[in-house]
Amino acid sequence: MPKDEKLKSEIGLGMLIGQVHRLSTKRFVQNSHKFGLDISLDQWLVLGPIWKNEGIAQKDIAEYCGKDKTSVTKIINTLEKKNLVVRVADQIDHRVKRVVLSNKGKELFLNALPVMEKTRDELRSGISDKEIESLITVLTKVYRNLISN
Amino acid sequence: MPKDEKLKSEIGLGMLIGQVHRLSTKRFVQNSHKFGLDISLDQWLVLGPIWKNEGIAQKDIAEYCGKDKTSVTKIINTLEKKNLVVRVADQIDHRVKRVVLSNKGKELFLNALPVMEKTRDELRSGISDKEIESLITVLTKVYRNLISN
DNA sequence: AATAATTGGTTGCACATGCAACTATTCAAT
DNA sequence: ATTGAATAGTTGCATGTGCAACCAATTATT
Repeated sequence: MPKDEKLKSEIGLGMLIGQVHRLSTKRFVQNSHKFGLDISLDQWLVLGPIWKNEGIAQKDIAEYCGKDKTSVTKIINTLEKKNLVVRVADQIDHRVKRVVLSNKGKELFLNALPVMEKTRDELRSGISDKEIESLITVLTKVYRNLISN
Repeated sequence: MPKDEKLKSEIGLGMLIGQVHRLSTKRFVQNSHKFGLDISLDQWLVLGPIWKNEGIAQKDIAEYCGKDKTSVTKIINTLEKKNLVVRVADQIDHRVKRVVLSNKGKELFLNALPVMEKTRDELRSGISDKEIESLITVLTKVYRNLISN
């Protein structure tokens, strides 16, 4: 295969994944503004496990949403600055910090559910469930290739 | 505890795409280090169109690799700092800056091809061409949904 | 009990992204 | 020819990410 074509296909794949990722996070933020909210996709992703598990430790949040612990530290910093969550030191193990939603945080999380819904629908518009299914299947295989060493 | 445990439960499509994107850019950088190189995936993506089209304008680079013009500006700043490219003002249209590879840039680009190759193979390991094809097809549909406001 | 290794979290540096506001240049319409 | 709109690129601010180095607390080793 000519070097030129190979090049093109590689750029195409890298671009496609990058584009879809960037554009969907962007779309989420835009939609949140349409709903009068101010939250990013990543902030939402971190809020999720805290909602599901009040007082979850930061390392478990990282584990849960597949982010680096440093990223989680910094996202929680901004969430705390926005008064959406509070850090509470664990009384037994003084290393761990447990994160709890404030009332404002709970409210925002609930209000953001329709944003997620809308964004999801926009992404999948005109695409059959079967196609989405296969997309997830293959992407999951790629994901497994990447996390296994 | 294994990372792919959570996958079974329910990992959103958006989250999956984000993970794959982050992990693959990370993998590319790691591989470039294994080859004794120091280049990021995004830098490589910007280098691509310059390689193919010497003296390409920045706006065309942005167009070509689907990045924001501000991102391109900043990536070219770092490429220039690394002495991989040079900006040349267009003599006719003084707004346009044309970007040219230095010899070092050309060399790096060629040396990075095997890095791309290796990363690609790792991503696709154990996945059939047909699956990759369908992945690209559906991902492209999602992409179209996102760019058509 | 003293020392070493591990773990949870933070910080600093470098890089990438979006948005809005800005400069400078070119083009269009009158 | 002058004015006004469009275009190419840059800058500043806020956000997110990875890596390495770091601190403090907890476990393991001896």
